[in-house]
Amino acid sequence: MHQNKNYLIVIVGATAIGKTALSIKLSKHFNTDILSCDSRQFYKEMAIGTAVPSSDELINVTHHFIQNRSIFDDYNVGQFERDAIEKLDELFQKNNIAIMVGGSGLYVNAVTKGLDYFPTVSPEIREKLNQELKKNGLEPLQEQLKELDIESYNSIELENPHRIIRALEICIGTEKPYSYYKNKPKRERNFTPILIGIDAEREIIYNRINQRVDSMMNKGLLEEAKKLHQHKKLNALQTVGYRELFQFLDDEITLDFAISEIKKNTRRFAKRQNTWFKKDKTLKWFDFEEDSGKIINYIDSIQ
RNA sequence: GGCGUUGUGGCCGAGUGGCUAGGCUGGGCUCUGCAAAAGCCCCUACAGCGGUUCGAAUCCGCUCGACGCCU
Repeated sequence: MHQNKNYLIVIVGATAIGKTALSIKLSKHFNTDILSCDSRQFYKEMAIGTAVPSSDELINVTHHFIQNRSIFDDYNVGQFERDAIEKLDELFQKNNIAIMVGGSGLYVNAVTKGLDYFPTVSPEIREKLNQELKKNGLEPLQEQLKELDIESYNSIELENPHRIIRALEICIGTEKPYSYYKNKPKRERNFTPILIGIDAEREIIYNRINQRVDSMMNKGLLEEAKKLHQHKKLNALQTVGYRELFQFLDDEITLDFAISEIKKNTRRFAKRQNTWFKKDKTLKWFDFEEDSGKIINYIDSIQ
């Protein structure tokens, strides 16, 4: 082991695959903290529906970025990148190894690879663009992007309003094209990521998801959703498990249907997660039932 | 046994002589500050066999299956 080198073990995989349990084993073995990299586990109001580690697990191992935010806060990948890097700098003072676990691909990349720097722009710009979208549809926005940033116009998926609006808000807010900021050299990381993916056959993942949704309901997900119902417009609550229950609470669908929709949408989410992680060729995959000893051996072997 | 109704892709479901309805499930994919979000692509079926026709999922006949009623 090189004494002067830091390593970040990153555990990724589809939801409900068993990342939490593995990360706790690893954290005990390497005697280090865990950073969560899950874009919904930040929110303290959403404990049941995001399958946050149990209180036992949280007592045993120090976790960061779990339930440290409120759904009323504005939070995003950029801020997470800064917070996570800051935390890692602190952790690497004492230990040359840290663990990050999570299923949010973009957030993982932000920490391991870094995002380009974009100036913050006023949220009103986005609001305005969203209103325009609602009123006149996507086409005028596409045209506007063509004017302001032809490079992005040619590379962004033009049917995707989120992407168009993000590019536009940067163009408008900074008076420079969105593409101007992209693909700049990024700040060097002072650690080496070790990426570990956990996978299982589709059917096994799906069964685990179905079971976990049932167990969330038993733990009181509906009550949690009821408390949050009045805030359903908040971004943090645009989340599988809550949305569907809000629809039930609004009398749009039955509870049974809501539950089956939660399962379905979680399955689709899991599929997308795997699509994302499969792209990373530096990632080493392990079966979800693999003995953690083997994974530890793998980690030791590349340090 | 007779009579009637019916048979559309994994499921639901429209169509009715000639431009691959649509939805759901499922699968593949995209991804730089809303990411558990947002978006894109794919799965071309008409029970079987024969006939009519330039052309049939659509009309006719038979066979098979389903359902219903009657005896």
